[in-house]
Amino acid sequence: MPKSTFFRLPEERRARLVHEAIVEFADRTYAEASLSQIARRANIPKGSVYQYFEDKLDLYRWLLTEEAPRLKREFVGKPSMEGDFWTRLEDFVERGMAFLVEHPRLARLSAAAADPTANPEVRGLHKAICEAGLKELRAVLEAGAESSALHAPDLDVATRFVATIIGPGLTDVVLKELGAELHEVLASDSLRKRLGPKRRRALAHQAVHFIRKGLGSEKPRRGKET
Amino acid sequence: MPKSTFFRLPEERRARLVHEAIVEFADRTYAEASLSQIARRANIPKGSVYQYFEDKLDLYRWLLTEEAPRLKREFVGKPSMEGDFWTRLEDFVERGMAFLVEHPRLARLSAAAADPTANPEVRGLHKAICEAGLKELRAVLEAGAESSALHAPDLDVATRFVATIIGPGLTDVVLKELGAELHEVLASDSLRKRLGPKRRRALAHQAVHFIRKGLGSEKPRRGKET
Amino acid sequence: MPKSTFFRLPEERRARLVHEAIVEFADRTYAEASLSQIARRANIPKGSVYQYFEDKLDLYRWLLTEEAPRLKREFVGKPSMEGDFWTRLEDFVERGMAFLVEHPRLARLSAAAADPTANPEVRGLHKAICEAGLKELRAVLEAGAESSALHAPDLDVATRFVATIIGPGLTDVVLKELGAELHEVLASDSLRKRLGPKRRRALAHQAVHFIRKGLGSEKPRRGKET
Amino acid sequence: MPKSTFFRLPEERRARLVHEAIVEFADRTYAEASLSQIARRANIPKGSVYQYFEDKLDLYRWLLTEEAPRLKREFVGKPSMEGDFWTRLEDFVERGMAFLVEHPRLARLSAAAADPTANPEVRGLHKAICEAGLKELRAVLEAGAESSALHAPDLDVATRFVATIIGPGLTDVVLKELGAELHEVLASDSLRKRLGPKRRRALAHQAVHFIRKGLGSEKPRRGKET
DNA sequence: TATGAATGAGTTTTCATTCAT
DNA sequence: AATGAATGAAAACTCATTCAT
Repeated sequence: MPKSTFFRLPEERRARLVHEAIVEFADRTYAEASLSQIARRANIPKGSVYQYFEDKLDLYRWLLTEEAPRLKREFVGKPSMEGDFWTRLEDFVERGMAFLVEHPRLARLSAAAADPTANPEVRGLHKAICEAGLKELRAVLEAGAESSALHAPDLDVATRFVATIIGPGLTDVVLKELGAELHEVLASDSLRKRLGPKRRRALAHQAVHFIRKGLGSEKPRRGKET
Repeated sequence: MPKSTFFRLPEERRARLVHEAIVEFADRTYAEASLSQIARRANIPKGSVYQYFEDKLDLYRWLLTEEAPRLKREFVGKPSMEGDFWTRLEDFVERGMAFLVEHPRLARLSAAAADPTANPEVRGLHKAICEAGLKELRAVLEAGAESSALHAPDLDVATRFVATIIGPGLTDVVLKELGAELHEVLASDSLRKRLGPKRRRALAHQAVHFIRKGLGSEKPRRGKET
Repeated sequence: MPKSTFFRLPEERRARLVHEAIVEFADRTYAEASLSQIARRANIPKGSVYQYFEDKLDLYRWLLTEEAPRLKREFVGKPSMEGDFWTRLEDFVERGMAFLVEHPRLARLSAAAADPTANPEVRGLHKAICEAGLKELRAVLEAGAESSALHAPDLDVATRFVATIIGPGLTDVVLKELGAELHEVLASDSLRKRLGPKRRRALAHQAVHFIRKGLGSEKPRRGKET
Repeated sequence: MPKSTFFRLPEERRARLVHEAIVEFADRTYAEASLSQIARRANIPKGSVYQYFEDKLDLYRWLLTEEAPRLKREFVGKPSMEGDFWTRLEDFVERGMAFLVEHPRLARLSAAAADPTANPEVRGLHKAICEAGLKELRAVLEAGAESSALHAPDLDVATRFVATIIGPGLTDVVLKELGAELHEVLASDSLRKRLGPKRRRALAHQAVHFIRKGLGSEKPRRGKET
């Protein structure tokens, strides 16, 4: 976690540092990212950065566990309480997509926990974040199961399936829609309006529909499926 | 692609190099992996490696596009032609899981195309591999759609959903089953019998069932769902 | 030398600083020791330390020339005036060993003047301390020579021999007795009772016996020596 | 230990590196010494130095355990076998002094094993060297004891006393004779003729006389000793 | 006077790649 | 073609000291 000095920093300076850190760690893997670069671009002496953070990992950890989640929460807001389980899930998914579209860098940072790495400390960090996310999602799905909207023999397995769908799965779909590669999108921090809310809603619907119904063709309903 | 010299190499020497390269690139991200390490461990002069491959990327590219797929094909074999679409998909998925369990390193290498990276060349490579994989999967699903076993309004979207399920999704599930982290599994090159064929089949079934049916509770089936 | 502010410091704060400084400079060489560490561990702002001392060297100098000698004097007490020259020397040596055993850190600090270093200022300081010590010892030996207990053609040379015997020589012997390395002993500030007074006396006797035979005036040979 | 590449180095380049390394490590403590400096002054890229040695410690270790002893042996030659135990010891001591006077830097390097340090690896190295030296000296004294030239109740203790006398003790004496500080002497690599062989012999005699009287077997006491 | 943040020079080390033999 | 040494750029990090409040 940052040292206290970090929080007492003049707003402008702190913002500069945070911004460049987000850019660096969103654009690059932890292993590829460089504290030196961050400092250089933020125009802050390397020595000073070490006044604010224990080390490279400390900064990264703070971004991943504090700053990125905070900014995401700010954007995404409270989950809707209206409608049935599936409606709420759809709303939830749609917000995630909006976040990705409007703040690609932050979204990428929020997803960095899935990055593979040989560094054991970073791996530990990533693992913790992933597990927290899965736990949260599991709770959501549990609610769905209790309201018997959702039926899964093994909720842990189901949670992982759903997580990949609304995580990397949807991201992929969105990028395809944008006709862009992730990195082109990252280059511009600003919003990307190329994927309007209407289309977003349609995609969210498709995802949730998939989760809800799968791909089995039910038209010619006959015979017995499990 | 490897230079011609590579193919003229004494078998034993070549195998040594390939083996160590696989180990290194499976254990670490491209950025983290080190040609020096590979050469050192394979006991082959670094300079020689540059006789066989253009550079680090060239070796990596060959592994990802040629060697790993070849070894995977060897293990996985031809897709079954028996049974209906879903049975065949299940069989396909189950083979993938077997591969993961028996050859974790190769499986990880085969999945490395999903790794994010700031390196544009590596990104290009990864992208190409992903797209090829998606195209292949899409063809499979198309067949399913034609046989009207499968119904998807947007096949591209569906393909991506299915891909993440049977890719990172199932990998995650398997690791959870093994109670292991990916890296512990990588450490041992050898087979991991901890996940027997029976359980594997059950999981494959669950995955395909999910794809086929989703999670919607059909118990109180009445009326039409959205 | 410390600035006046240092002496006006609240006792508790001053003690904390001094303690941590002693620990740091006893455990590590001047070059290895870190003012930052001292301040951090004493929980005193680095900036403040510079209010009390000119710089790192100033603190070190004060410890070596003032504080450590003071604490040593406190423990060692006045040299005995009883008995003949050799008895008194033995007593003196034995006290030194007791100091080493009971206060290893202070003893190490007191001996730091013998540390080599490339830093000219530190070297000057060390040299001055060494010379003062030699001068003092020389005076003691002179007394012995006058009482013709001791006989040395060149007293300067003799002084240096004696100094190394009762300095690094005895320290080495004691550590061997303790079966310990210096650094293990330093780790524990507290007394180390593993070398009881009886054994200590025996060792002191051995050392002085060695010196006595080497320098002892054998002219009035009578009585029995070991 | 150095990598094989080091030994295959062009003589001139290797000599340059070794020379600067000796200078650096003789002038400065391990902690104070800098590989960067050595490389810079030897005009060899830092990266290249790492082709020859594992790391800073590796170079240091080689100097202390291989190169310095080798050069010392070369200068000091075989110990004389003529005369009685004390004569031979005197000869041995005198050679040591000659080495100090003619090759101050190498002598200082050879003595660096006595340097204190907080670095555990360096401490281990130093300890090993010291112990080897003590063992060797002990063997010498044992021979003396067997020929009953020397009498010591505890040979380990005696060894340590003798070691400090002919080590730091004599060095100190010599430096005083030269009227110089160690570092002034180090500055000039070349011989220092200010302490002629005659005076050297006198000092060696004094040292051995001191030791002889301290440890000399007085059993067959007759006449006056030298 | 106390504080605590700023800073810049310096350190060790790693690596991909080139090049001469 | 094989080798293995050379190299330079870059990284993470530490520390004594200064300075503004």
